[in-house]
Amino acid sequence: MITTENSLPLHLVISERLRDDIFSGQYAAGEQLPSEHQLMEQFGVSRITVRRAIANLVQQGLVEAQRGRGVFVKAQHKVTRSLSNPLIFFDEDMERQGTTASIRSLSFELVPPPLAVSDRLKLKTTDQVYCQKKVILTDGIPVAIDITYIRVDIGQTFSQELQSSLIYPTLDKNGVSIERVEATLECTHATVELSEALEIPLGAPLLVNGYTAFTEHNQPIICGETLSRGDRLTYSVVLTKGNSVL
Amino acid sequence: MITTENSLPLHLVISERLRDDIFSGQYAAGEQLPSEHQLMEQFGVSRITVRRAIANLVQQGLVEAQRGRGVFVKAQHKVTRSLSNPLIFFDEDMERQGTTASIRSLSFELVPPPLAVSDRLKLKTTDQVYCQKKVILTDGIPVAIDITYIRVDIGQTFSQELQSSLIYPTLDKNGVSIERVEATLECTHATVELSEALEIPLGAPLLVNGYTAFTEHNQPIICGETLSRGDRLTYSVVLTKGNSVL
DNA sequence: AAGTGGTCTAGACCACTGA
DNA sequence: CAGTGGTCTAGACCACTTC
Repeated sequence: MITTENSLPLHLVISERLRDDIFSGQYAAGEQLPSEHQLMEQFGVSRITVRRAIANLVQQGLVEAQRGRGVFVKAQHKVTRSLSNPLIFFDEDMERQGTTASIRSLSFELVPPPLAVSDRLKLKTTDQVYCQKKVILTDGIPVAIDITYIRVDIGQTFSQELQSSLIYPTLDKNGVSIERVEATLECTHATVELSEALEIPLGAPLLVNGYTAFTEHNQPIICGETLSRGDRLTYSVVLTKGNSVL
Repeated sequence: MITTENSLPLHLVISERLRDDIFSGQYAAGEQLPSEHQLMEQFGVSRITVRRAIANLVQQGLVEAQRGRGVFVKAQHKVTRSLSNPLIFFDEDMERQGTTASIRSLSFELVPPPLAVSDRLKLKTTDQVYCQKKVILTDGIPVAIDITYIRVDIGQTFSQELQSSLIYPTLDKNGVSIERVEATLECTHATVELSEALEIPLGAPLLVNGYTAFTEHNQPIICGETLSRGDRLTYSVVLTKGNSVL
């Protein structure tokens, strides 16, 4: 029978103890935790409390529950994506890390731009833009969802190619030079929709990379954002003294 | 009495409905949601189910529960921090956004370097490093925790100044030039410890900015990481064609 | 069929807030 | 004091996996 320590709630005492066990290697990655019933006996608490403790671990991304099978310790391996060099092929970027990457295009259509987009691409309210939605997978697992808006003149010319491959490399190959990219990086929680698409729990951390790309004449031509699974992706950047802008 | 739709669990149906109400402006930021008791009646479900629905909203960062008071819709306003220009004073960066920033130093001590640190700073195993831990606050609210490791030779010279202010500006003022910074950006979940320190729920998204700074001779002198509240901070970067390195 | 986790119920007690 | 959310219990039924 376990008792509450330092006025910490029981479920937290239990989840912290299990957490320590995971980090100490007691339960290795991929291994199964004791079942709810076993934990109830081991700690002398009700099922709800055990479940709450496990929920705490799930929320911290440490374990994963599988119905009918059990609770398993998650393996943690991330893939790194370079922000400094958006022109590199995503495939190549991944291959170097021993991973295979692929893209599944969800949609590619002409739409009236949302306010934030017409702002960023300096469009008139009557203009339309191409909107491409795609899923990015590594080793068959979805890691990110990307929504890109492309100016009509560009999208028209290359629409065929844009649908099957990444945008930066496609433009580069066709002689459209991106001179500058303004990017933001932030964090959000997975909504119900995103948690289903990316196969992660509700509210799980997502990395959001927003971007606007400009050509030589400071003309914005594409913008959009990539929502990546926080447990699978790391961005890297190299900053040199020369380019301390703004 | 509500019934489960499309085989979606009840708690999700309820939290999604409340979510829609929040986005439609039915419940504005800062406003109070109906109490658990009211929601039980309104949807004709048990308290546990209502609580689960609210937990879903908390997990998505949409609402905040306050014991003895009620559940309130969270206001969403983020502060932007420039990555491209780490030399700018954090204070100035914030002031421009109408926010006041401050730092609370937690510790500043000489320690044997963790493996990752001696690697990054190219230290011998016998070397020691200064380790500075600090909390960064905006408007009195903690938004980030930073742990920085500084080579002994640098730390010794400026130890007084380093304790009270940010590192990049201090070094810059004293003629130590940072030529290059290698940074990574990723996401994690708040642990129990961090969730208490940053006043956020367990498992909430955190932005992790890891960095290693180099002087002119490609000599790494400081490294560390900043863990920021995902709901409060956005990083921005401007990438120009010249500096596509690696 | 046995064992697993997922959902949901009714009810109890506690700690905190605010009038 | 009444009303709020936080913790915990015992127990029921379901859906899924594995044998």
